[in-house]
Amino acid sequence: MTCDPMSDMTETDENALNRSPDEQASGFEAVRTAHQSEMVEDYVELIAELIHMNGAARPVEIAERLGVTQPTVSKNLNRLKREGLILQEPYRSIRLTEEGRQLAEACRKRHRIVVDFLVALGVSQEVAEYDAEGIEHHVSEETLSVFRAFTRERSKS
Amino acid sequence: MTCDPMSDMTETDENALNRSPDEQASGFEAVRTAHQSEMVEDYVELIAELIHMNGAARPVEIAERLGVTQPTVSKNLNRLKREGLILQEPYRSIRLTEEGRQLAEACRKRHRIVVDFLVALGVSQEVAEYDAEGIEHHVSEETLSVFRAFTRERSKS
DNA sequence: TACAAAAGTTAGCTTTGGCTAAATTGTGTA
DNA sequence: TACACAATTTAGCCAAAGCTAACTTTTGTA
Ligand SMILES: [Mn+2]
Ligand SMILES: [Mn+2]
Ligand SMILES: [Mn+2]
Ligand SMILES: [Mn+2]
Repeated sequence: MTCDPMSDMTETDENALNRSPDEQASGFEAVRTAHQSEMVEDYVELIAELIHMNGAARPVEIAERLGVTQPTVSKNLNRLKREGLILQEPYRSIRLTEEGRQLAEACRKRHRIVVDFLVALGVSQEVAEYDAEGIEHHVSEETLSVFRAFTRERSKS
Repeated sequence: MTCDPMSDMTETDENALNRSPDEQASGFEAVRTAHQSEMVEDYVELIAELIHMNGAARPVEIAERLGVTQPTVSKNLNRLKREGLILQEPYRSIRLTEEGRQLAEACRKRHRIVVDFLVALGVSQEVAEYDAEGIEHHVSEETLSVFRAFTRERSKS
């Protein structure tokens, strides 16, 4: 045990260290899985927002609001098309399929739960929105329920 | 405005919709940036744990606990080597550099803050560990402070 | 109604992080 | 001390998601 790099151990660390390899791996696997749906989720959510705001979702605005280039958006929209989440004739603006609409709705709700929770907790509006964009993809149903309950309690005063 | 896909709008949604394109993009950009450091952070944190538990960190165990294959670990360890976070002679086990040790320490602390917070909030141990593995990479300093404060308050009773 | 500018697409490149198959090295034990 | 088996590495494949450059289509306006 030359040069132990861990100091300041707590109960939490002990618990983490006592987990089986499989149990630990399941957390990492979940993160890798989440990464595979993040792009799709953020796109449909944003497309729904743009349709709500402007009546239409155009690639140029998707690119601007995501901070990526138009060709990147064009390529990713093809994936959404393949997956049956959007409809688009070439050079025209984008519509959501019923499946896309439902996914967008679910993502928006989850996004809102996370933001409302962070704000209820004391995080500023801006940072809450900022952090939620990443956190939302890594929150299990159990945690989401706890978030909801906390926000409800906190706003009841 | 054919077929508005957003119902059930709240204050939160309004706030999100009123942001400028740049402000919205900054959140997505932060997520993309976080993705670039996740692998490195999880590896050094795990390596520190293994050294603490076993006196050594061997690729085969890193692979098992991450749920990936040995060649994947081997390749990623080369990146950690390039970045000056670990030392390893071929076919020998891994040591952390001083820089690697410090990064691991910082990651462990952040991981613990997130887990302790979720548990204090009412999430189960197992799910807290599971969700924290993803959440930890998307929590700003401000949010982390709020988490710490909440856990402190909650445990003082 | 032309035509320039804006929007969208295509082609082709890069990096990251997975994988399998196969080669190499280290080690415990007969 | 062999040598089989375990561990590690290398080579080469793939998909995702970013980019630039170049091309095509649409649109607003003179
Ligand atoms: Mn997001
Ligand atoms: Mn979102
Ligand atoms: Mn992690
Ligand atoms: Mn971690």
